[in-house]
This record gives sequence, C-alpha cells and structure tokens, in this order.
Amino acid sequence: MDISHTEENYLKAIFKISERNGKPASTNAISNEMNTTAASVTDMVKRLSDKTLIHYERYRGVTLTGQGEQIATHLIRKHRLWEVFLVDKLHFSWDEVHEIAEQLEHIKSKRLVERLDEYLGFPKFDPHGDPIPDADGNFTIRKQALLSELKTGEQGPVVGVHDHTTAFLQYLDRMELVLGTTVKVLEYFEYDESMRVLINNEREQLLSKKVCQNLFVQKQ
Amino acid sequence: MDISHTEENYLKAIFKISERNGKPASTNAISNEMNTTAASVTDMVKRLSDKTLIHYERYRGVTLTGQGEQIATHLIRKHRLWEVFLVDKLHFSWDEVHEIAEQLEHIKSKRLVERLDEYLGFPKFDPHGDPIPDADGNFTIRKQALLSELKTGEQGPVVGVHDHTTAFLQYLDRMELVLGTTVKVLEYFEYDESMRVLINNEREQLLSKKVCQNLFVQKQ
DNA sequence: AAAAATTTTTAGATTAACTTAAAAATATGT
DNA sequence: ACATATTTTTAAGTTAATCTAAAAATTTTT
Ligand SMILES: [Mn+2]
Ligand SMILES: [Mn+2]
Ligand SMILES: [Mn+2]
Ligand SMILES: [Mn+2]
Repeated sequence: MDISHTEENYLKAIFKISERNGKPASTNAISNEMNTTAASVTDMVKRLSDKTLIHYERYRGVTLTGQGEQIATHLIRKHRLWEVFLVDKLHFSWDEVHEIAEQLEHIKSKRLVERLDEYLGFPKFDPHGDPIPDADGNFTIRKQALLSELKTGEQGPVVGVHDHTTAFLQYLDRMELVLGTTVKVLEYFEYDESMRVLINNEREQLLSKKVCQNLFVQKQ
Repeated sequence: MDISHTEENYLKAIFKISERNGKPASTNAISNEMNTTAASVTDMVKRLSDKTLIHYERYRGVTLTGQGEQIATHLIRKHRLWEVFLVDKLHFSWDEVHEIAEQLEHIKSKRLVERLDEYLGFPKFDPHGDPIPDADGNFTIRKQALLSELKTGEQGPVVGVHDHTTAFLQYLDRMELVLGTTVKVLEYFEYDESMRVLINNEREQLLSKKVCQNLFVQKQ
C-alpha cells in the first residue's frame, strides 16, 4: 500500500492537532490546518480510514492508528533532520528552512534518512529546538517552560520557540536571542506583562509579553 | 505559472529523447520513456504546448521551447547535484542514488540548488561521469569515446558509463573499473569483439563486447 | 426543551493524470 | 500505387483531490 504526498500531510496535520489539544482532531481543525474545506477533509478522512491509518466516526473527529502515527512521526523526523541539514551544512538561517523541509520530508528512502541522521551526528533537536523523534517515533522530552512562566530571579538557556513565524525568528536574531542564550528574569511588570531580563550575564533587555510567551527556557 | 512534478518529468523525457536522436521526440518515444500510453502523452503534450513549454504539431512530434529546455536542464542539474551529494557526503554507492535523485530533483527552491552546488565544491560531473549543467543550462563538453571505439595501443581514463543500470554499475565495482581508472587496449578479438586491456598499468583483464560498448574513456 | 448557531456531512461538479478502444494519419513493402 | 503495418490522435471513462452549496447532526444559548 502506498501513500500519497497529500495523505501524508493530512496524517501530520492530525498528529499535530491531537498533540496540541489532547483529543481527536475535528474536521474543522483539519481543514484549517490543511487550508482546504471541511468537505475535502471528510472525503480524505474516509479514504484514510479505509486504509486503517486513522480511526474515524462521523461527527466524532479522528485519531491516528498505530500505523498512521508511525507515518506521521516519521514525517516529522524527516522534516526536522532536513532542517538541521539546511542550517548546519548549507548555512541557511532558521527562518528560511521550514518551507524547503516541507518538501524534503516527503522523499521516500529507508536508507536516506538513517544516513542523513548519521551524517548530522544524530541530532536530538532541530534548529528551532523541536525534538527529533528517533526511528521508532520516540521524542526526547525536555523540562522547559515559557519565559513568561518564570518568576523573578529564575533563569535558564533558551531552548525553543512556540511561535515559528519568520517574523519572530528574525526578531530573535536581531535581539541576539538565539538558542543557547541564557536568560534571567530580573523584573516583571504587571502593567503590560513585560519583563526585564539579563542575557548571557552580560546585558539587560526589556522583552514584551508576546516575546515572553513564545520563548521556551530550559527548567532547573 | 507553476508546473507539476509530472509535467517536469515529461519535459526531462523530451529533452533526453531529443538529445539522443537529434530530432523531435515522437509520441511513442515519450510514452516509452514515461511508462505511460501514447494517449496520455498526446493529452499532456497539448497541455505543455498551451503553457508554451514545447512546440507541438499533430503527428510531427515535439521539441522544447527555450522555457521548456530551461526547466529540463535545471532538473538535470538538480538530479546530478543530488547524486553527488548522496555519494560524496552520505557515502551511497553509485548504483543506489538514481532513484532517490529522481525524487530530490523536484524540490523547488532557488537558493537550495546554489547552496548545494557550493557545498559540493561546484562539481562538473556526477558520480556516473555525466556532466552537470551550470545555472544557465550549459553542459561541460569532454572529448570521450566508447572503449569499443579505441584501437590497440590506445588508452585513457574511464570517465563515464553509457549503460546506467545497477547491474552494470555493480559489475564495474566488482572489476574495480571505477571512474578514473586508466584502461589501455592491449588486444582486440574480432571473434567476439572482446578486448584484453591493461588496467592502471598494473593488471590485465578481458572485457566483453557489451562492457566495452558501455564504458566511456577520455580521448587524447 | 426549543431555538439559534455551529459543525459536519452529502451531493454534485471540476481538474489533472491516467486508461482502453476505436478512428485517423502517416510510413512501408511489394 | 496500393495494401498493410505502424504511429498518433480522438473519444469516452476512471480516480484522486479538490471545490461550492445544501442538508443533516451536534452544540450552545435562551
Ligand atoms: Mn519546520
Ligand atoms: Mn523546525
Ligand atoms: Mn541518475
Ligand atoms: Mn547520474
């Protein structure tokens, strides 16, 4: 049984939605994620169900079967490994790689992924700090919190972003707030929920509520 | 105007056929190259003609327009660069890369190809000795001849293969007749058109007609 | 518990890419 | 030149993936 480019994208969308919400993916949530109509989703969802890649009950949303989840996590694995390749080897910046990886993740070759993984030194996280699942689909779990959740005096290295938009990534580059930078909360302003932080024990910086709510910092 | 994966493959097929025969590609030649029916080709050829990617006249075959040729050579450029990547960086052998490159050649990103080219050190030939066109579609031309065309006493380095099948490539690996190996014709047997050759000025080897007709050697 | 709002499904169409079978055009052999 | 063979095109139909509009089911509000 072979699976199309489009079917793969649906499975990945369903995985992401379920992961975010912890419940079955609704038709509307999928149509929104895929930029299609609800009718198209119903159509596709029936086909994926026939292929036993998802569990589907009318009006009840969908969840992935073991097989479906395996395909979804493998896609995410490929996507993130290719992003590492693009940044580490071809020197793209972290805001340029997602679109290209969206294409590369569909390349089918058992051996290519494993060779690429080895070539990259078996990375555990992608350029945005997102975990790269292993060949069995297991994600490395890391203790992390949004910067906005830290209390005054707490600190930790930046390990990821919640917002993956080009605008945010470029903003972080401008502020020199790349992954690995240490951030310590010096002061919290209740008025606008902004923070004054110490970066790399060197310089102080004022960060807006929006920025603080989109930066992951390692805990402990 | 965007162009599908399938349309790209048709353009590449037409380019290859025209290159081989020096005349317009016939419907049957295309259907053969693409593993489809003649009817499918006629269908597609009309669409490509509407997009001004080919010149087409009923019963007269097709040729590429400038635009069509540009797409075809760019595809070949990408295919061959990815093959170099797979062999040089991921250590695949030359008989394993074609299928993967068939997929990778369709990845669309202006910058990716140029970064890859640079990363690989601007190679002029792929792992099978085929020339890699530059960004403008120009191929490096090399003086070469089939081993079968050499006369007794003549010699040169192996620079390419005519037959690209896995079977032939693996046979050459077994014989240690990789690209760069020097071959000198010691004796020609009219009986079965085989040759006795000297490899790397070290060892003698008997090569069949079929092998000699599929190995390119640099001339002069 | 009805009414209203929202979500989801069904129905009917479209487009790309393909197929088979038959018709038309071109090429070949005597 | 004409019959035969081959190639190419047309006609008609299929499948995947999409759409819009309308109907049905579910959820929320009053
Ligand atoms: Mn990404
Ligand atoms: Mn990422
Ligand atoms: Mn190839
Ligand atoms: Mn090649």
